[in-house]
Amino acid sequence: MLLDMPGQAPSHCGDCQIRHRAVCAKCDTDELQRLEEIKYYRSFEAGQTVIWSGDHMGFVGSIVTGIATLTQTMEDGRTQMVGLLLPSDFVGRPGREIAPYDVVATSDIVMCCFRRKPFEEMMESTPHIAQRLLQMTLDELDAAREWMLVLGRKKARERIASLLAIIARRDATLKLASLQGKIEFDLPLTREAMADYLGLTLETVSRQISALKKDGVISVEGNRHVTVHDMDTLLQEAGDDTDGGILS
Amino acid sequence: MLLDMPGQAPSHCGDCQIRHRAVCAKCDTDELQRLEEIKYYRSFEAGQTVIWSGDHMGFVGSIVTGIATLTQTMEDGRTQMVGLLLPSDFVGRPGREIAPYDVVATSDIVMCCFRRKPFEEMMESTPHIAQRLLQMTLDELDAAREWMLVLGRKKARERIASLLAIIARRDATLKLASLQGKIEFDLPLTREAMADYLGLTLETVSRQISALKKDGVISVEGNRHVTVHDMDTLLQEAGDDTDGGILS
DNA sequence: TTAAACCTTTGATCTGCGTCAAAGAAGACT
DNA sequence: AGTCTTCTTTGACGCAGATCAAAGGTTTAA
Repeated sequence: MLLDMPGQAPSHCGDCQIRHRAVCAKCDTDELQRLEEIKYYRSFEAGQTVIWSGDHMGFVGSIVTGIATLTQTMEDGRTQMVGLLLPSDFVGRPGREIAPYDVVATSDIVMCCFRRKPFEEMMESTPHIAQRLLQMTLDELDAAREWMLVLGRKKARERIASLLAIIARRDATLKLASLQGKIEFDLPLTREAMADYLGLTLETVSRQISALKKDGVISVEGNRHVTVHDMDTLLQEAGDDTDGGILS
Repeated sequence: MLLDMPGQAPSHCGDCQIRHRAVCAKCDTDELQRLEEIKYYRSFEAGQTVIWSGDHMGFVGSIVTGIATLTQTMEDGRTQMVGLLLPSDFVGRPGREIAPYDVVATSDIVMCCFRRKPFEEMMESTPHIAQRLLQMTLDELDAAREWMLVLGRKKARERIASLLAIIARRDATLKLASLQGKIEFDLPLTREAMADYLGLTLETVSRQISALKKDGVISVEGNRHVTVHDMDTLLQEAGDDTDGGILS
């Protein structure tokens, strides 16, 4: 999950606008020009698989609009989501030919892509890009490890609360809204996708959401729209200490 | 988990020998000299906490000998291991002041450290280091996501088999031994530590190891020494497709 | 060698979540 | 508006793994 770098001019990368702060927040004009030259756009419909695990990956890029997921599937069909990709998140690995996970579009999405080879060549000659990617990757690593605690030790109710807290925080960050008091947002995932993220079944997800509703922690209208009445209460339900470590 | 880079001279970093391939596999002599100048050694006894979560981290470094773990603990004491640190693995984050996890020495360990500031300055001026760290971090990210599948979807028996497979493979890699047929190794972890890694209780770990013994998949002498009779069988028990994706 | 501390195994019981099943709701299309 | 499809909720029941408890091994130190 990426945050804006405060103090950086936001309109670096041509018509992508701030979307590429992930890649080029520190680039100078020259480097940006070169990024412009090798980039192109691709769209995918909701439900489409962008990249199959094991495929050759010809590009890297970032999400411009929409939501995608990173998932792993076992032979017998058990599925675990290992990442949630939001606008501005980076997809793909410099130096890796083969995709390790499925990337699936959860909504309609637009991606801005760079062919892998030229991107890697550019990385060689532009230290800032490797440094920026390192910071992004460290953030992702923290998120993955945070999630290992959720999957390994938290109870169903705590897992739901953790997920809601993450989504709420992301929305709150983008809106620069207060973290205290009410927060509303639309769930970007179906119950089944939530279950795949949380290591639960969709029935358990549904039951726990109902329970949080009944206990007045949240309210839900029309399946997707959630209101968190009090963020602190939610974080307590998530079993997190104070800020939940969900920061960053 | 780091592998040797084939074709690289192994004795780059002075008296650390190959231990710093992690950091300097691509460094030229000049850069290595500078690494030598800012490095120092620290030892810790088994059971000691090297770094407390939330502490200010004055250094980065790598494990020279011994085993350490990266763990997260909830207020009520529930613990999840989020990483296993073996010799040559990197500890710490350039650009991060605060340690996000506890680092605990599982055995007596020796670390080779660099003060964070000079190391970061060196990263600025030495693109190869950032690129090398990026590759390492991507490997760690893959390992963490692999583990998310284990924690989210695998059954107790599969989890044990997955852990044994990882340890066996690491030993096999270091010994350049065949991956077919018998493999023997010593478990670097107590049952409790295994449980913390696997998101189980120590009783369940013990029971499942007994079951794998009874079913002839492994044999164990003296609590720690394990013999895997057939690696393919173990990988099947782990629920992994063919090679288990444990590669890398 | 004996004791003490620790780690591991095994048993009995309990429970949270998965599984199976069926009945609502909410969109999407005609 | 009405039908279809997809998503969600709720219920009943069973089981894998947690919890509680105690005994058996292994290691360390005296």
